[in-house]
Amino acid sequence: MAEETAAPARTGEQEDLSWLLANAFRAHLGVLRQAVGDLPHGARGFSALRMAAEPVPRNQAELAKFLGLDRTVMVYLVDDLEKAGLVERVPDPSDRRSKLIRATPAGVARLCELRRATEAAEAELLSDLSPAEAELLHSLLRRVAARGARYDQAHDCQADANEC
Amino acid sequence: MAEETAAPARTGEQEDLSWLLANAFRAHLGVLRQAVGDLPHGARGFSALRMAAEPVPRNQAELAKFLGLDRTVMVYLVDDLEKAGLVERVPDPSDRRSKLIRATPAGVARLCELRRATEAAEAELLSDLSPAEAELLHSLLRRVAARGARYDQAHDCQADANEC
DNA sequence: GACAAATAATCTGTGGGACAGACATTCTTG
DNA sequence: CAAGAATGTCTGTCCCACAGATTATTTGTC
Repeated sequence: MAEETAAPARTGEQEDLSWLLANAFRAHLGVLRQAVGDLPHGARGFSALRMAAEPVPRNQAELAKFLGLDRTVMVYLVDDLEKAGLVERVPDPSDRRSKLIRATPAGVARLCELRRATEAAEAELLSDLSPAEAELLHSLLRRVAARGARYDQAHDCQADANEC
Repeated sequence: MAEETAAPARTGEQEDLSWLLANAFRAHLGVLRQAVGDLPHGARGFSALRMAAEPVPRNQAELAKFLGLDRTVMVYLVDDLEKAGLVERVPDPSDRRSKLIRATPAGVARLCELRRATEAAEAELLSDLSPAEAELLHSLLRRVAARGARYDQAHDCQADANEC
């Protein structure tokens, strides 16, 4: 396989922003997926579970918008999480159409474990950065994501994150 | 649709690294996809085309590894790019198994246009950042991606970027 | 209050892409 | 030279995302 380190043949500085974002994302997804283990929908299920454990519960539409998913996808996502006993659909008292997604006690407990595992994994991924640098990365990404969000709501381009 | 700006209801600071990476990536992918227009495989085709236009051509296996794709996916990716007349499969003189992927003159021309569009789109996405901050983001991401790459080659976890 | 339009959740069907596995060809290593 | 590995390709399968229609409920308008 030749040594990657010795003769990488200079990829010609192709490590531009698109490649870096994709690979940083992929790397994070990799460690995250390993950390969550057999959770119903992997990293995505983890995100949903976290939302469900927040003090103010949301309905599926809000969850879908936040996670960047199609509404129809939320159905079986919540289905499987519910089947696993981690979340439950609670009828919204103020709107009988919508169902609030709320974590069950078992879900909260599971989330607690998962947080430990994922935070450890994330810390390891960021171990080359100082805490200050990690915080800096955080804030820079936030500003990029914030600008990106504006595009989404303008012409709701549904980037499905499927293309590299 | 209610005003997003007025009452976002405080998402509870869920904007952690996983969400930020996913959304920054998605945002970038969104503008990129719009910029590349009808290129055969969208942003992915763009990345492949760029690799093909480098001075030293690579074979499909190397491209696949760099882009984080399965080998079998490269087949129809290059197929479609070749059908569009943008790249060509050149037999490797030093290894008759492998075929080097090289951009045709038409591919180079097309890439030149695409670069203008994508760089403009990317600049707009980063317009809230100063040039120095953009460079900083670049280098921080590089260090994260570099660490992530080490995991990949350790236990080649094939994060497919499909989960949010 | 009655009606139309909009919204939340769901179900169905369809298409496409990712992945495993097998195969032919060629290189490498013993 | 023989055995194993690597490259590119093909086949088949499976899962997932998306469009469209449906039901129930809310909101807006007159």
